[in-house]
Amino acid sequence: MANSSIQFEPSSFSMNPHHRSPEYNALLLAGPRLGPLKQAHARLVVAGYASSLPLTTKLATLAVAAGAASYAHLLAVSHPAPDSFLFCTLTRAAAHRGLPAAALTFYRSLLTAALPFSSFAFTAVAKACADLSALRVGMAVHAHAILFGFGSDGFVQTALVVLYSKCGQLAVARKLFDAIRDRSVVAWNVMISGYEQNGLAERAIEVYKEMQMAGEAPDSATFVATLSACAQAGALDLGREVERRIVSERMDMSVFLGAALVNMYARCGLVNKAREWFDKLQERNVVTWTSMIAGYGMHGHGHEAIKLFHLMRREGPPPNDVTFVAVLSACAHAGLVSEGRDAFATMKSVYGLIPRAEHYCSMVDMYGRAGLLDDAMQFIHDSIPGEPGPEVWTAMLGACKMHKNFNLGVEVAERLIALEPENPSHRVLLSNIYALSGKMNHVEKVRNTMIKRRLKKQIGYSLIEIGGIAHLFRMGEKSHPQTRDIYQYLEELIHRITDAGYVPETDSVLHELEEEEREFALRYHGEKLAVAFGLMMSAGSTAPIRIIKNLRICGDCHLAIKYMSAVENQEIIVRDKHRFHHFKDGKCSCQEYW
DNA sequence: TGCGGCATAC
Repeated sequence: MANSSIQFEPSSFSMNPHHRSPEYNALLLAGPRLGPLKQAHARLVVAGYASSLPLTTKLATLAVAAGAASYAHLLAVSHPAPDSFLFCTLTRAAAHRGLPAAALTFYRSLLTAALPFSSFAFTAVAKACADLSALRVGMAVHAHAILFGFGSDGFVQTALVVLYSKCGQLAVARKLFDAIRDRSVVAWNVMISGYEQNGLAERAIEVYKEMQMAGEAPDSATFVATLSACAQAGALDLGREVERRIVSERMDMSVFLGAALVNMYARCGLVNKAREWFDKLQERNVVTWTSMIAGYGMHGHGHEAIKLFHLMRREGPPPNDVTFVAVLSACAHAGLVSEGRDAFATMKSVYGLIPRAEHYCSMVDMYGRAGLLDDAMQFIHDSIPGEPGPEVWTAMLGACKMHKNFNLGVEVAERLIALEPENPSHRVLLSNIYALSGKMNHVEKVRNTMIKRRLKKQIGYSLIEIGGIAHLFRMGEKSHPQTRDIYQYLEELIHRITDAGYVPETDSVLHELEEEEREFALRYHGEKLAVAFGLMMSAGSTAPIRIIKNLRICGDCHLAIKYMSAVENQEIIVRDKHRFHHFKDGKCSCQEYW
């Protein structure tokens, strides 16, 4: 924020005349480039400055910045009297440069030389461990930090919150966060983003709200992390509120903030708002473009995605591997087979990118959804090097189910189960396929195996946000305070859609595996309850009803919601695990292509 | 010389 008081610029006084020596200037001139640095090094040796500590420190730091960590290490350990500052600086430079293993090496040198520590060493080495997701080493570093008296240093504590978050230890991260006495805005930000990055968007949002309650002023990184959490949770109301603050506080629209806004709107279902922001942004990088393309893809707007991709190729930054995941997935969800095939070829021939599992997966999915099961199998055999991973077979299995190819489906499912025996979703799909082909004795067998092996399928839920509050509905949910009204509303709604021609798609009920779920059947699936609640609460309003579902929407709910959108004359938008469904006038934007 | 931020398959 603008500070109205007059202050001296500290930088104009920080020039140390000592650093103006010709040797030091030669190092600065060489910069982080290995060749020139080696020449400057040679001159230092000739001029007799080889044992000057400040010059060695600068030289070695620049070598790390040039990526030559082992050269820097050699310089440091061959110095007759290296000091703590030298190793701390190198640890930090290596961590900063994305050389975490080298950072650990410098940190060990500091330990073995029995030199004093500074908090800088701990923040740097904690970051290195975080980047490596090296929990055990990180815990040792944490112990050292406490031992050497830096346990309550705010910078060190914050770096440790990052470490535990990156290692997935959110409970530990939170405990450390709570223990920080004067939490800086950075501490709040890392806690928000720690939850968000670990898929705990609701917790991230809670921390953001706590931060507001604590009267802490957010900065642009706070908003970036919070918008990501909103995108993940589908929390549109909060996302809009954050947007309002960003605009009203005239916050600098960094490339991060811009991409976060585009992403939030796309993933909350407002793909046009996402595009408005995309067009408005001054600065767009590969992530901004990729977010927008992915946004079109998940809404089934394959042609828009391809159009934007072509525009990107003409006037945007070069697409990277993630861009191609978004492009291929967009093609798969819109049935654009030849466009997808072209993009896949371009990726390799023009951009020299090596396809990963995600790309193969999208290609198989694309052929498979389009009903080209033979092409999908051929692609698996001809284009994928080595053994295809389980993700590829999962895509293939989905296609078999979609196009009711039972023989191939059973074959693929058995292959998958052999590959990942503990993954319940493969068995759920296999039982779906048996159910669809009417082999109820086989369904029963799969179900019994799952019970015996204690494999539980993921519990589905649907969320709806009303007035900024998320209401969660599982199948047969009865804990909501308005349960009676909701069920009554749903009963009436089902009567009305039945009059309009709705016939329950009972295929979808056959794979319900848990006992307690069976008694409720399709009628009370979470998404139906959530839609009923949404319709009930929005009587008279024309704003679309927005539902977020954690799994894929089932066939019967898909059908029922189409009818609901017609009889209630209301747009209903459902985000499921894979994409958006916009229901309007009895039709869905996915055109049964999901 | 220190802690933090955006996009990805089923």
